[in-house]
Amino acid sequence: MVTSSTPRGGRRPGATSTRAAILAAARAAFFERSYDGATIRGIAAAAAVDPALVLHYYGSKRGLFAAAMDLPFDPGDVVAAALAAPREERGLALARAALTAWEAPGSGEVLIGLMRSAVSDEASAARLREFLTEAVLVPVAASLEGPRAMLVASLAMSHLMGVLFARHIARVGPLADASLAGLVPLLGAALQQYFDAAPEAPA
Amino acid sequence: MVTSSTPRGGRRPGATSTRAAILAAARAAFFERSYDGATIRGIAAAAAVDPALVLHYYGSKRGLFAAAMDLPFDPGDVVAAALAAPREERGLALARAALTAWEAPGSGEVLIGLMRSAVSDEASAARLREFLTEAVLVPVAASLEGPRAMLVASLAMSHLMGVLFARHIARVGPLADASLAGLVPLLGAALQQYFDAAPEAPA
DNA sequence: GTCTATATGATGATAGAC
DNA sequence: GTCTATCATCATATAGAC
Repeated sequence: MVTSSTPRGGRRPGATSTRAAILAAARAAFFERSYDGATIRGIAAAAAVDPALVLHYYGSKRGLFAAAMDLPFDPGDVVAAALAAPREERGLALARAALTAWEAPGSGEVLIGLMRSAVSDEASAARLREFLTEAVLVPVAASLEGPRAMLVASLAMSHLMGVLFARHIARVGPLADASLAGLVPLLGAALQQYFDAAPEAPA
Repeated sequence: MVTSSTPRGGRRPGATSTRAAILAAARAAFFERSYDGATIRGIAAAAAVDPALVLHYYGSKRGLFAAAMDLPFDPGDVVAAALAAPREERGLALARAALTAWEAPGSGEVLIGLMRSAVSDEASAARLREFLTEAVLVPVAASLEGPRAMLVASLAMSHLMGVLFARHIARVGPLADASLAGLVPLLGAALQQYFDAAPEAPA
């Protein structure tokens, strides 16, 4: 999941920059137009290369999508770091970590592209589901206890998704304009309440 | 916004049932495939009519979408009813009202279809934005006070959107399977906290 | 009111020259 | 590695016969 950015080993000919340009253009396209809306021709034009070259490199549109949606960071690390905070600060820590991670250039685009594409493309939805479950839901639920742990963790995660959707996709005024500093405390308090709703898991 | 279901005045020939069948098929298609994914041909097939007939009635795909996305209830009423509850129960009331409204057959499809389509279609996004702002954001914010009222209301609304997205679009396991009875109290508490974060507006 | 036929244009993908 | 040319498919929309 952390393959793309820096090439490690293998050849490094002049053409590598072309590959990277295509990937960057693809990420941008999937981010703002979702899987169906983005076109190979459009991506090629943005990268200033021939459309056939895109398929030559990535085989198919699906292959390109998979490569472009490779996260430049490990979301498991982000969540784990947030959950390492003292119990009463975890909501705040998770809110800050999540908002910061997807606001960062190069990672937010991927998450939003994934979310956008999940709406109209079942394969993307499956990938998003898997990502959310493994990287967020399971770790968060594991830090809680009781029969409601999974449900509580899901609700907390759904709130994060809602903010992401309202802020970056629907672009509802107040949320789209809000600063991170204004958002984090309020969102953190809401998440914290969910964590408090289930007893803590034993160490 | 409450036009569709029952015809009022005008003619009522045999063909009305065809119109209704097309509209129902369109609603279903936009609901599960979003604006771009749904096709006139597919809708026509589902309604067992000719594709040309669909355009004959609704002029264009956009026109059909607008007609299909006409909400069968007034969302303003739903929100207003929930906000009429005693201050300390408003979160619960809003959670129950929102979940019940979009879980009902014939209305949830519309909201989800709108949300799905907003992702890839800017016109739909604008419509969703307008709907959310006028029907939810403004009334909720009006019941609060202070400079943060709008932001707090937005966050509460974003949570509702997140649950909608996670439950019905991404279909993340625990949320998709949860019962209304299990969901409402937890979600209600989260919303209530937002309401408590801003002082109440004077009567 | 309903359908056939078709205009027009976009897409993903392939084969193969250079 | 890069590009031209093209195929097959699908879309919305229109004109007009019945």
